[in-house]
Amino acid sequence: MLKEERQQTILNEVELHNRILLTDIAETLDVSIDTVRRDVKELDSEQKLRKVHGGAISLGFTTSSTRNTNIYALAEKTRIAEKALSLLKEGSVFFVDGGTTCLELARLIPADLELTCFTLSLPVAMELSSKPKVTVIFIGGQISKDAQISIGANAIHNLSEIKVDFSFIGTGYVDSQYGLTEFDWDIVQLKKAVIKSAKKTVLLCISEKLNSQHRYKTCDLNAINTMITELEPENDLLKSFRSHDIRLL
Amino acid sequence: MLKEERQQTILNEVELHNRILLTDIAETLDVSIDTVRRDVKELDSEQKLRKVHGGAISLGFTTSSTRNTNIYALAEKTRIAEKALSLLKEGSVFFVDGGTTCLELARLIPADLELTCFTLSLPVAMELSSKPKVTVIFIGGQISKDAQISIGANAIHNLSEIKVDFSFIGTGYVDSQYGLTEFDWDIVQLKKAVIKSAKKTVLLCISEKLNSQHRYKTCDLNAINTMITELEPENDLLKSFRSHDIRLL
DNA sequence: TCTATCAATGCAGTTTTTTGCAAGTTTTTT
DNA sequence: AAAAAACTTGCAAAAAACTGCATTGATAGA
Repeated sequence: MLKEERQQTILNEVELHNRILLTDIAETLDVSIDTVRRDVKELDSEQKLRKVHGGAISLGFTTSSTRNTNIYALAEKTRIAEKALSLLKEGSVFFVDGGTTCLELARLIPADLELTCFTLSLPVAMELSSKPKVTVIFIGGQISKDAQISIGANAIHNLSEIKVDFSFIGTGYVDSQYGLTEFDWDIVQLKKAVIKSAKKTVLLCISEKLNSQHRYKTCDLNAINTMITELEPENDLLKSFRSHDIRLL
Repeated sequence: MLKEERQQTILNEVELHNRILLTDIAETLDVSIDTVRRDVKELDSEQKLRKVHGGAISLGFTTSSTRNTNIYALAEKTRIAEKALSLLKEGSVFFVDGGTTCLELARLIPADLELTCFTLSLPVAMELSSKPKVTVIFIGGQISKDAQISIGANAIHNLSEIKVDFSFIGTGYVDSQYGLTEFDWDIVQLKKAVIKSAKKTVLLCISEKLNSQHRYKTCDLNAINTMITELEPENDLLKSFRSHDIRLL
């Protein structure tokens, strides 16, 4: 049997069953395990599959990046995400909200940091599932079509059963007087549950949203421990927030 | 024997068997191995076949180029998904498993059908969230990095609290005797829970997986109500499945 | 007819590739 | 913490590939 043929068979098996054992392949092809090991190593370096301890797994749809290029105010959001990253330490257990700013945070999480992350957001979960050292736990529930996040009573109930070190949340509107507000009643209920399930809450928010408000209230400003904007903490736009007991980043 | 003639014979053999050994050809043509080697080298440079260590393989045999970008055996999986669609009716409440075949089913769901769909799979949930009339409920849990699905005790517990009309599931391996088997213990636990939470179970499975088995057993074949392959139900490959109480599609 | 030319072929010696094995280490499981 | 499985590295035998060279045989031109 030709080497090429053998590798083709291995690829086929991986594609077919998503996952294979080296020992199984060695047996069915009737070659030594070393040969299979070498073949799989080679195919791995050619990016045709992924070698894991004891076998190999298909690349499958894991590589498809859902990168949406036209995010509004991406530069600002990236700046915010970078600042937020500095709060993460090895072993942190935290929650990440939906929204493009939080998604940006998820993207920027370094590959070598061991973390445990809870989320309600499908895109965030997808993004994080590509980071080998991050444990991702998805809070289930009915999926909201616009935001691609879990909503509803089920999601809120699931949130009530966890307690994380801190959570990164976004908001529709924020005002130093009226606190965090939203357009949507369901979302407010959800955010309340998120805040309740975290020891500390970090608000990620571009400066454009400052001093705006809407119909339904999520919480007062003192429910927030840290607020991160793309501005320097000394910036005048943040003046009205400095009177509260909030750490500005 | 002329050189032209010989090379034509070599090409023939390659096309016929997809691959050849240099030593075999040398023997059947009764020329030295060096001659064959030179011929094959020449044919390779003319792009008529691909020379590899020890022999040559047909150009059509190397599917590696399309493999990374496309889903393996997409045509077959699409065919299966189409058949599965015929089971869906307005108002159906059902479950969709992970895997590329089930993802294909999610893709093909028409926009005008009102449905309620439970799933564990992030890609399936993403796909379905773009269909306005489909209510999507995601079963939360820890996210498996390979498969991008919820796994673990939490997911299984969440599954135990629902009951759907039918569920579409995939499997790693299926055999008419041994039933459905998997590579992975965790996945087996999950699939058992899925089957338990559905009134009827529909297996989506490309024919290549028929008559294969692995270590851990998900269920017997009679736990499956309907089995869908890309083949016609009358096909001989399905003969051994006809003796069971299964509807073949 | 004879001979120089040249592609085609086979052979011998050397190099490269492939493969399996063994010893020692790391990782995973119990 | 012990045991089992998997991995790494180095090595050696075998197969295949490459190189240079000699032989063959066909062919064109003297």
